[in-house]
Amino acid sequence: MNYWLMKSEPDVFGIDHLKAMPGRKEHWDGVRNYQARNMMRDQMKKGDLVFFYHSNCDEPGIVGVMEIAREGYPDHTAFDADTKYYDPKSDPDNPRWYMVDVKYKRHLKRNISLHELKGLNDPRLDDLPLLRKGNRLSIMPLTKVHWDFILGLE
DNA sequence: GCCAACGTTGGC
DNA sequence: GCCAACGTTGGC
Repeated sequence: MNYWLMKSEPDVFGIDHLKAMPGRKEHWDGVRNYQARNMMRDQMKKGDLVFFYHSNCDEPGIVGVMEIAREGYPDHTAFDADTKYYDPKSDPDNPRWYMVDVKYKRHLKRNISLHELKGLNDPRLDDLPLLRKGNRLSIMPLTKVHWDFILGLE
């Protein structure tokens, strides 16, 4: 069992969008970063738990929990010239980009904001990539310590 | 293989 | 809207 955090802009695709999808599931497409790609392709396993993080909004922070519903498979939006995620360098016979499917589990009882997490200055969060200056990874691994600590704030 | 230029992310 | 941080691209 692994733990993850995945960022999305609520104006584009927020946790309420996920909850409203058929089966409460959706594919996590459009990731165009190699580190994030590698995690989705190689490390995420069905049943892994994921924090849904809202970025680029009034109150950036963790808003809910989802789980991995399908392990890594090629991101077909890279092959479609009509989408903004089109990448002509991704060959269907040798896909460059991958995605996973996620399934909504629940909202947190309250949002746990980035501001709050930073303000705690808790050593258990020192190695949480989210809190490190300049970190822009949209998908990151969490330890069980991170996971349990953050859920304990709820 | 270096590195300058450029594009993107995302908090503020 | 600004800008720091970082990733990618491409000339050399």
